[in-house]
Amino acid sequence: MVYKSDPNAIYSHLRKRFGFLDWWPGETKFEIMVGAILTQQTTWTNVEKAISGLKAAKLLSLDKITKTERRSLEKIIRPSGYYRQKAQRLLSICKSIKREYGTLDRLFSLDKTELRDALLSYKGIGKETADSIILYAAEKPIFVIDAYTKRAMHRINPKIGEDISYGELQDYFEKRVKRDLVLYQDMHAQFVELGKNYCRTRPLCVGCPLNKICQYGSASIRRKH
DNA sequence: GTCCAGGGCCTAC
DNA sequence: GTAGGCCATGGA
Repeated sequence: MVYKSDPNAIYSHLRKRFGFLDWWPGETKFEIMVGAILTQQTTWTNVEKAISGLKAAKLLSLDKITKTERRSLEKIIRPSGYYRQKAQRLLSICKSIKREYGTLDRLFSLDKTELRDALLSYKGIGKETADSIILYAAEKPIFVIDAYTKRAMHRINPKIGEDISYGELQDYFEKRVKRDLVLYQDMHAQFVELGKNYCRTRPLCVGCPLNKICQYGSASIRRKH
């Protein structure tokens, strides 16, 4: 059995179903960065509530947020979960950026590798969050891996273990997909859209756009998973 | 009531 | 370098 796990083929199936996803709504780079941190292990609808709160309080800028008390920040971002951790980390990240770079644009003007190292040095930003910020806020092409992408790739090609490391799967994509900002942005978005609707632990693969290429999706098997 | 979400950090081995 | 515990709200 040859598994059709070429990312470009997968993307073509997803794109056909979901259309181009104008993803990661955010009016500013700062808002996108904050969203990337708040959405860790959290649904986007909950993040939206927190972002709305920040907007209402006019705190959605590096300068404003660094002048905010931790307790009042906690209160505003509460709906996004882990709110004590996130408030503390968000504050410390913003203060560090301001101290070390002055503005977000200065930070984002670093080249991709330096920017990634800088982001990873902050407590509260791991690989996925760093790469999301680079891809959607700084707008530099880097492939974002998340739990949905791992799970989907494993199901499409069992040779790709569920325990594959972040870097390994990222290399897998970057070696095979043309290095293009909008393509990278949309491809990650498509995997998330897939993950939210199909390919979860329980819901079904009936109707999944990847049925033709997924090991669980062939017509003879077509079952819940 | 139970499960889980667009992770990451810390600690122990 | 990795498995397990922890962080927490809100929707299905």
